[in-house]
Amino acid sequence: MKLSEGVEAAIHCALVLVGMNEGATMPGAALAEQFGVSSSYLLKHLNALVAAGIFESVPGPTGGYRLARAAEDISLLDIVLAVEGPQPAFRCGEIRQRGPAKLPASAYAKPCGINAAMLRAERAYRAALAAERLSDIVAEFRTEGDPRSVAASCVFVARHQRPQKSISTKR
Amino acid sequence: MKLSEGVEAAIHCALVLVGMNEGATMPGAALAEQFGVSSSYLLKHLNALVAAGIFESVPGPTGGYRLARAAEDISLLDIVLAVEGPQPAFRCGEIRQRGPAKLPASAYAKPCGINAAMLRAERAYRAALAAERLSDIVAEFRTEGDPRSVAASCVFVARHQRPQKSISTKR
DNA sequence: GGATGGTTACTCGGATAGGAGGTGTCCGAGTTCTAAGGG
DNA sequence: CCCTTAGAACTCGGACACCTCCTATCCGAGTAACCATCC
Repeated sequence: MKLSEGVEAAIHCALVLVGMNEGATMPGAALAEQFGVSSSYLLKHLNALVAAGIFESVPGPTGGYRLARAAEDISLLDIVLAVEGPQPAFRCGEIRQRGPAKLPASAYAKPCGINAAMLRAERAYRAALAAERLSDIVAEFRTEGDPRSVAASCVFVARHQRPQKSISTKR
Repeated sequence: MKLSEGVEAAIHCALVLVGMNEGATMPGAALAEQFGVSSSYLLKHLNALVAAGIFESVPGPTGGYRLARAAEDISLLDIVLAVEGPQPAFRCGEIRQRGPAKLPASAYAKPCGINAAMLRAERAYRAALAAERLSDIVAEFRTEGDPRSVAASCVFVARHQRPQKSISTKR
């Protein structure tokens, strides 16, 4: 069980975007430099967030990325599912009916108990992720985070954000 | 986010072993054939369970595998951690301090808020997995599972289990 | 007939190739700003 | 002086290699049962 590293980068980027002004955008290259990753690689994950309806992308010299909706309405679950895909971590391969002792298909009508148990646990995981909202994490960072780190983040946002004059919802 | 397929096989094997008599063992080859997987491959995962103290292995012609402790004391979490490793799914790479805007190390003394949030969710996941005990899953299978499937499992166990310190019944 | 030593066959265990998915990088399509040229 | 238009620069987007980890497999070490032999 391992989450891809892109999840971490995606969450960090989302938190940066939360701190921007309304309608402003930030280029992916600025985010990539801030976190020391390749811009082309980061774009790959940011595109997944755009496809999921969490981010919006604006092309052109003044373009970039921004949140598609309020930070209160974005949870860590949304980001994780956008990057990792909606499939559950546990996929039942139905190995119970792969052996030589074949039974009629009707004997396997009920779902596998193992699969049910694993999905129960995974539902708890997703519920916990859904409870972690971006707005809460940002608020916690601003109040309990190191003041120097908070100040540095504000400086970075103010330096690289680009106020958008005409809002285009085209993607 | 994807769990390895070995987890599914390991859980199935564990449930089979629950149905055996006290002290009896079952060869890995029988389990592999039952689930249609390569025995050499299955052994790899079973060894992980042995190393974790969940299974016990007995060498020799009458050897095989058996549970190391009562089914009530084995949870799905134990099996998942044994196969997948104890590391959490989310590993914080500390990309917050990888950018060009370096701050003194003291600014990063407090743990990353993102990491804390992800680990909170993962603790919920593990707690849910720990609540799923083998004994409960077996009981649910026996009462709510398809009768034909339950009977087939009992036949399989009776056919392949080998009582310890006794003459093996010739088949 | 009983004990004993050697043989056999079966088991687990670790070391070894193959393949899928994630990681990292490149170049191209599209859009907006800029600036020069003409009316 | 103002409008038009061509150019250029910056942005995102998709397509292409590389690398790590999981999957799958082989052969060797060890052990208990079996059997022939000896007492």
